[in-house]
Amino acid sequence: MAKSITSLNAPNPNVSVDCVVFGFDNEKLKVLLIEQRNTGQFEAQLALPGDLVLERENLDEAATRVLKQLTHLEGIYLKQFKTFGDPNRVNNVKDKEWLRTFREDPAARVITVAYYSLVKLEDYLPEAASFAGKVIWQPVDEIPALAFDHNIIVNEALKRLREEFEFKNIGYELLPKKFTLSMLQTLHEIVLGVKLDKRNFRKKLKNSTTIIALEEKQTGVDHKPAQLFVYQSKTLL
Amino acid sequence: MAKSITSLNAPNPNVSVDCVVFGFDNEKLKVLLIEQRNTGQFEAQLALPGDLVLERENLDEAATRVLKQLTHLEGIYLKQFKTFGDPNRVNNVKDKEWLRTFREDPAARVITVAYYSLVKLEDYLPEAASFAGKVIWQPVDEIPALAFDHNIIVNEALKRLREEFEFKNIGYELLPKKFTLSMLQTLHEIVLGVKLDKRNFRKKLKNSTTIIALEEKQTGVDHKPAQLFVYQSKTLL
DNA sequence: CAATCTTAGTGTAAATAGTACACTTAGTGA
DNA sequence: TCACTAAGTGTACTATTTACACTAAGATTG
Repeated sequence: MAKSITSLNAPNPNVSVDCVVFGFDNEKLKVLLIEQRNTGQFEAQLALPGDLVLERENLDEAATRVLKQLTHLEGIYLKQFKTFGDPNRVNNVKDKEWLRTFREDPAARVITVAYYSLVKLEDYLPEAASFAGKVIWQPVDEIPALAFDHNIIVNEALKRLREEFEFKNIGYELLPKKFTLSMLQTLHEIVLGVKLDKRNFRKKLKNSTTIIALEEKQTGVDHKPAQLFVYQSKTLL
Repeated sequence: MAKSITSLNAPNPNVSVDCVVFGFDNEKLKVLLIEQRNTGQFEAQLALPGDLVLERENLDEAATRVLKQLTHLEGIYLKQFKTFGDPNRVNNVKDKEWLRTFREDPAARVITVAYYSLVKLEDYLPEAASFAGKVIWQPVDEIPALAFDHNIIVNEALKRLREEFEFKNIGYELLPKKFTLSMLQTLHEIVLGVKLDKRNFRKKLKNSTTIIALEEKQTGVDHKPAQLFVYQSKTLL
């Protein structure tokens, strides 16, 4: 049963945070998953990066900490989107021993506050070496059965991501600092699941002050190189 | 400190739900508040209806139960919108004794999952008699200092309500079953804080299949009576 | 070095949606 | 019957969205 909280820094046994980290490699939208430590008896299961909330941190701080600890990612777009609290959401974990590595009672109920974040996959890949075998970028259309209710959480995050994409300009977070208009268009097409017209897409961007053209052009492609752009946050203007 | 959970139905000491219930009386947008039981030493404080989540219920069930127990409201639009987890959010309660009426440790940390809901104030008023002195409908522009971080929660709910109003047709939930187009327009004007053009507002509604005109007209007004409409949910079509 | 391949980049016409704006009508009450 | 109040209605103008096809720049190959 739940243990007494004797120290202010003891983990709160009832609340966790989970992060759905989206990345884009110009072809597919991917989600960062971690492999749970396999204690031997059961096949390994994948899960979202997450951890219990500590007694003295708020939810945003917990999510930021988890992301840093498990993936070394810092300073990225991170947004709380929904809290999941079904009493049975723990049941889907095959290896209860694994749960015991961070919770006293593996059957205890845990409510999780879910966040989603967006990273530039390109920027992240060089660093990924240090997590070899632990961190996996999985295309969103090929997600296997995950631990807990994490499949549900990923689906909800996707739904929310699409909503945000339709109304706000958060796409830039998934692209490298310097990007082409085709990359931006492909990203929108993949996230929203639609085909867009090149000229209309560009026309709409002309009325936006959030992207600025560089003098620079794309290199290393075997066709006409495209102009590069950077994102200029509105809050800086 | 937190007590052990010895029964499956024991309250979970770490998670609560709070409901921001919006109502509209054709003049002002209001929020339902309850008066905390005054234990004498401190002035009474108002708070949102809320309670700890029980061990065997999920979050939506908890919110539904709380709303029913504290306000007798059932079967209404109820939507989770944000979870609040600042470690200090309990500090703003003046009367710690009052906290003890439902929590063992009044200083313990509680994370709350906030919901908002919309009710037809008209329908609700007759029932309100049974809660005299406990339930208060407060205009959103005259909210006093509330317990916990409930002022922050109300503000976030308002923000979210406005967002939903701009994109979805949820306004009908705040109106009586039979409403006039002027009532619907006034509601939009008050929630969004803007003045709308009568003809343009009606023109847009013509392209919507969600409201249908009745044969019936308004009664009891000292001017030309308006036609009445009802909302026809899209999911029923 | 000419031909070919690939993606970049560009404009216009038609349809749709949004905005601004003022008078007549139906009922109540004095 | 006159005055008051809110209901109800149309048109011209502007802005936004949609559909659609060719030329340009660089890389590769024979």
